[in-house]
Amino acid sequence: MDETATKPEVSIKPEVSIKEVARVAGVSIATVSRCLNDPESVREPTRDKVTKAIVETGYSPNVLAQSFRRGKTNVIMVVLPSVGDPFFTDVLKGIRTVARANGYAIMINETQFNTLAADEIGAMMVSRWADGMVLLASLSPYGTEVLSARSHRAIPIVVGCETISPELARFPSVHIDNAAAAREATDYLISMGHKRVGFVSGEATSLLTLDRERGYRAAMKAAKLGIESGWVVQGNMNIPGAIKATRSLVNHKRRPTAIFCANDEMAMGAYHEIKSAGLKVPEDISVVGFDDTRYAEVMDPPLTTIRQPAEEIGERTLYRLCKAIEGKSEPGDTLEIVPHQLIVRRSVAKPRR
Amino acid sequence: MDETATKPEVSIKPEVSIKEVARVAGVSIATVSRCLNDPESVREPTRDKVTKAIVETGYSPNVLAQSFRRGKTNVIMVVLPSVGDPFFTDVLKGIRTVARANGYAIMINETQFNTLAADEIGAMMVSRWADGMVLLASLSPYGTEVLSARSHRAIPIVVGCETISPELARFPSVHIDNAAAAREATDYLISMGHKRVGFVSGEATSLLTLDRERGYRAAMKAAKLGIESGWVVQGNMNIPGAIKATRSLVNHKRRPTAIFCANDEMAMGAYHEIKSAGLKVPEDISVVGFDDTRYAEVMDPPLTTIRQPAEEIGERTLYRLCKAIEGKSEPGDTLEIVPHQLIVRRSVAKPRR
DNA sequence: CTGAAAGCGCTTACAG
DNA sequence: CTGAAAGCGCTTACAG
Repeated sequence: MDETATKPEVSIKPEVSIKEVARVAGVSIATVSRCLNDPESVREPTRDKVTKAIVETGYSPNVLAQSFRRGKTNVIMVVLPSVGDPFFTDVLKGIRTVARANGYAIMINETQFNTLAADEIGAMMVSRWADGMVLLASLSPYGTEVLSARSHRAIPIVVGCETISPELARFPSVHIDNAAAAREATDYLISMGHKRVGFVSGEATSLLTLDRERGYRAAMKAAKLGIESGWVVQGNMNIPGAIKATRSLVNHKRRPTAIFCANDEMAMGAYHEIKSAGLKVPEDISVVGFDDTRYAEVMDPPLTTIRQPAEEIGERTLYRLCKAIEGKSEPGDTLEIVPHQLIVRRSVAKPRR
Repeated sequence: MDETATKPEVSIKPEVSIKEVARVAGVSIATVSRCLNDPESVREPTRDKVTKAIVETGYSPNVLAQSFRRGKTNVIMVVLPSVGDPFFTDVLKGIRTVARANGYAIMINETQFNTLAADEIGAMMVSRWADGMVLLASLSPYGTEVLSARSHRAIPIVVGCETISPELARFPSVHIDNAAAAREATDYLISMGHKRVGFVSGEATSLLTLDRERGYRAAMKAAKLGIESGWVVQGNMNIPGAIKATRSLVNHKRRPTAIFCANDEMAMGAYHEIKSAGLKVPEDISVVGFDDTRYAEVMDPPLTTIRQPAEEIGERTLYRLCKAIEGKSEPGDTLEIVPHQLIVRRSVAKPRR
């Protein structure tokens, strides 16, 4: 980096374009462009002149002009409910790996269950800001409409994690079988002797949550166990929401002996509220979570939960998106179900009698 | 939305540009452009024709062309160590609020303490992908070099949270006084009677961590307390790192009665390891964290920690960046220190004697 | 109030 | 192997 020695601070050139490089090198702008994009096609001596001129001028291409000209941004937009969710952190890791390998930058967009954000996302899809989109969140009806109606403008989209709504069914998607996983978790609770199982769920706007609830209900039904009114509590999908929901469960006249939470984050809230009520996990109330985030293992007691292969979901999602962007996606296999797994730790015990 | 009734699915127009709209409306492209950007300057009947044509054609502007032409992307890049960190989730919230209010979209980029990523970031700064950048992470030496050397190309940058390295001192920055906060936390521990205080720190690449360590050492020194070799443990700034670091503290021949963790996430790891060793928080070992993330309150016991005004940091950072982008930043006040606060919960007790 | 035209910085056939 | 030229889709003085 010996060009640093030339005190580059001094020259506050507002702009150095390909033209300037061409001038300095004594070649045409086409040649400069070729040196950058297809060096092999330029003779060595010419290339050397250009390289030198690039260094001398401190040129770097205007990415905006390139994207515009090429009609490609090499940016992939990822839409998710919340970047703070540790589960999505892992999904993002997988996404990032494949993105980087394929030369894409990642643009992250949170919906935060917010309609305004959904509108922006709709606008983005229609614009050419990104080459493709990974959809990890439920869309508002508006977003869904945009996706369906203006499909002729929209960039390729792959859906991840989230169960798909009928309108979006034609988009490829990668997720676990949420209903089956929830059923498995509930079955486990039942197999441990629980007959009163509560379900702490998130916003009903999320199909994924609905699927989990469906699995829970199916398990209860199959075991011929009734679900009392008030055992299924819908809260905000965060800690305060879970605390509130758990409180109503703890105070229920027929208190559940076990609580199945729609995700690990809510399980953290549930733990807190159970303990605050002077009860113990799992002795008084067993808890099962969903996601197996990095916190599950250090919770006290360690949380029994459903593991989603988060990183793999991210990788698969992005892999398929890349294919779609390259126009190489094979039609047909739109839906890809990845395996989940019940991770048994120490948050479930047999109920006291 | 009655245009939905016209079955837009049918027409798979690959591209509809401003030209097409102009043709349909029977006006020039300049007029179409004006209708979009400065409607007042167009006569009502003309505007109506254009509006109708836009609806009819399903036109939406090519954002890439606009950005290129205007030399402005309305995108702000946020660089942070990890989106998964709950502290940054809150900072991002503040950033997002101000960004939205000012018409900017947010592009998030994780460094993950990774040099490759830092290179990409350097490239981004030099490109015109974003109008400005918020830097919430320590830069690699390379990144720092890029920032310093090619400053004449670089977009406006504001640093947040992170203490600034000498090379970056000319950039505006917003953060708490990390050393003072760490000293306050340690002083609190000392005031509770602790004489053996350990420090679980993160990677030494982070100036911020170093500042916190400095505050801890200053407090110990002021209280005339020695720091045994092995009481300051440097781990990875995550849960496994904290577990490992805490283990060595728990097994230390002169075991600390209190542990100060460089952030709340590490405190979670510390809790886990302390409990795994059959010890209790705070009876056997007191713990103090840093950040006051949303988990601090639901930890068992609730964590005593330093609160950073995360959202405010995000807001202030972005506010100043917007000013800088608009060319309105007043020089001079580059450094902005925001207040921190010690939040006393129940993870600290007097040491057993 | 509206249009014709220049130009933003690139890339890429098309000639030579 | 290299250059002149067209053109990507916009915006914006400049005329009229």
